[in-house]
Amino acid sequence: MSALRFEIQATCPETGARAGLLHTAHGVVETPVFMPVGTQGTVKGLSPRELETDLDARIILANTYHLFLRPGHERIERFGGLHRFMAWPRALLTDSGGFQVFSLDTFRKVTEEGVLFRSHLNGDEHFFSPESTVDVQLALGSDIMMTLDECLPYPTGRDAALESMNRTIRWARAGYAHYQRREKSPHCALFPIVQGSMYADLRLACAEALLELDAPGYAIGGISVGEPRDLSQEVVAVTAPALPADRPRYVMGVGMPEEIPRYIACGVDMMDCVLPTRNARNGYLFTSQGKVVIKQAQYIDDEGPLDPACHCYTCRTFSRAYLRHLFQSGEILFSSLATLHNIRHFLDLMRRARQSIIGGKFPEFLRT
RNA sequence: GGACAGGUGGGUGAGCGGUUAAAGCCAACAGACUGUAAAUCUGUCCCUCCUUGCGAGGUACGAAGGUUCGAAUCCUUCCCUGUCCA
Repeated sequence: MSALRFEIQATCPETGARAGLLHTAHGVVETPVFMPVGTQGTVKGLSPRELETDLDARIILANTYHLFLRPGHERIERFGGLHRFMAWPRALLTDSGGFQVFSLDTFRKVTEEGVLFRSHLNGDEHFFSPESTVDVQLALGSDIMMTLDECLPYPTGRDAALESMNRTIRWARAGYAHYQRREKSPHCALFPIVQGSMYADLRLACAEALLELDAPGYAIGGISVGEPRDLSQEVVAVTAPALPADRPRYVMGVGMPEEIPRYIACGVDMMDCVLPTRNARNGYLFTSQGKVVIKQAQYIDDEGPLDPACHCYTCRTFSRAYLRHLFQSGEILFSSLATLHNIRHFLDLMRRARQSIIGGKFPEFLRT
């Protein structure tokens, strides 16, 4: 039994797209949804107030590995959980640390039992097992937890991918069993993660094996690891239909605004990505007219708004010239205003996608 | 008037006879960024030319002379700046 309930409101008759409601212990999430990334218990540059009031974000991410290291999951638990600690009343999804197997590959060793991490902060060793990552996420009070997985780099040979995929399946089973032992009446959900590198048959085999867990939702991981963008979409297009149609499907780590509708068309309901937040801080802004690299000299006297079609505070209030000035000056306000806008751009994109599905116009939306 | 210290590319600042068109940093310009080791990282950054190459010329380390095969680096004079003393 899961605290998570997924309700499908509309499906696109031509594509796999669907619109739904994800009922969590911390509110309703309208899908398809883009989830801003708040690795260390904060979406960099934004306050929870902005996320809630200005942006109406319903769910954000946090990270097990990073919060385990600092400030520590037990400390957060003593505070009453991560929601209270970071003053975020809405839904939280926590990644398991599986991505750090990929991104911090020089600091870890993978074994059958789990991952031995050497802290990137101080060198201390910490062992992450399928069970311990569930425990940490329970301590954080996550609404949607992820099983520990091994996120492979690209390219990975087929044999290595098969071996790793089987380990990820064993970890998912172990994590799931532990979760069911610990949570008799859960307030949260645990999603397994499909791996298999870029091999369609491995992806399908992995999905099939994970189905027996009867999880309330499934994720597709191991993409956006350096492969060509077309390949990421092919892998998702093959994998998503193999996951239960009545459960939310989550593609981890995507994507550019032009890619997102294509994932939705595959029947994907949830996505997260660091692009809007990280690129914002680096002066790369997403607009209705394409990218605006605000640091470019061409904007030095530009009196116009960042994106005339956007209604965010940044676009309503400031000129491109001023935003460029803030970036050039290294002012902290820039990060804040830029992130506010970029997240708004992504969330608006999702809202339009959702409305088009509900209104039966998703195919047209997909073409624009 | 005297004594020291010093004048280097947009800025700062190394270099103190050849491997120096001249380190590093900053600024400027451009690029990257996809479950965040990221307010990070990479490249360009005197001028001209082309067959775009660890290419060819031309300028360049306050100024002018000089020593030397060779000078940002040594010598002379001058100009300028700073500190101190009268």
